[in-house]
Amino acid sequence: MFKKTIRDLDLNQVYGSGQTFRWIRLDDNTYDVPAMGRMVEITQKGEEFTFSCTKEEYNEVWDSYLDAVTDYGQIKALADESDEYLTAAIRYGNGIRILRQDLWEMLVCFVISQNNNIPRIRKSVEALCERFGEKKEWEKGRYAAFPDARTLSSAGLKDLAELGLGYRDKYLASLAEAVGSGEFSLDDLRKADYGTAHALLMKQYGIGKKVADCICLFGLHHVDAFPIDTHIRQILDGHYPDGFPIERYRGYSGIMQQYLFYYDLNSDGQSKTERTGRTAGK
DNA sequence: TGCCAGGCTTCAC
DNA sequence: GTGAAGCATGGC
Repeated sequence: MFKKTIRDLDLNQVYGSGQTFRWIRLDDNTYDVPAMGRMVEITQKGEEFTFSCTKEEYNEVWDSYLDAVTDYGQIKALADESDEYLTAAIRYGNGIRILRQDLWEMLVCFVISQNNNIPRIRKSVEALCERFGEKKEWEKGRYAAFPDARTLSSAGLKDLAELGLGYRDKYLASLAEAVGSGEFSLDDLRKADYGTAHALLMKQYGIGKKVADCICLFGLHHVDAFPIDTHIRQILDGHYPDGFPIERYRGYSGIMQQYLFYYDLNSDGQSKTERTGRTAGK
């Protein structure tokens, strides 16, 4: 058991922000968090967090995973005060952080995420882990780790198709083959800058501009990546007709994007009714 | 029941 | 190069 004070972190908001799909919500304040080949229970009371692990494990794994060292208060303070929509979004999701998650896991999750909804993405990822992931033990019993590329590669399209991923199964099979064989090097991807990494990702079958940006943002922590999905598209159309001022936020625009995304996805009051009246569409 | 989802590839032009 | 069509499936 280890206690830690962390500012600008709200577990519920991170859980609901569409960047992680494997957290297990136990109640309003507690989650089981599987990541980096481990599992930990985290409980929140205000800015006080209790981790069901040792101080050593926290420092080794979870401090980095939660990006706890970054001062998000400082980043939020850089928002243009005259931008009412952005400042409202930041107030609404003020406990969002960009997790530093495993690259391979983010590749798989965001390939699955395309033209999909978050509850179903969670189910698909869970099914993938249960079917192919290594079974491990922790203090509460058994859990399934995230399956590696070679395992999914040797499973092949036929077995992946049984998971009900829809047409995305062939993208995942192709990706697993490329990574598992070494043809697509994750180490090269890690060493690349944002632009190079994005271009490398776009070469993969089933990875387009948006998914590549999500992988850059959530898997490589290139916080300059600004994924534009259906929600962000609607926000841009309704509130930023001349485009979001990405240049103003050069170097951390992806963090601003995440506040916008969470606000649109979860606030069903003001933000949605304030829109231009157009209904959701493609 | 029908619309929609953290979109992509393919094809017509 | 651009835009529409087609794609699998389940949440709501």
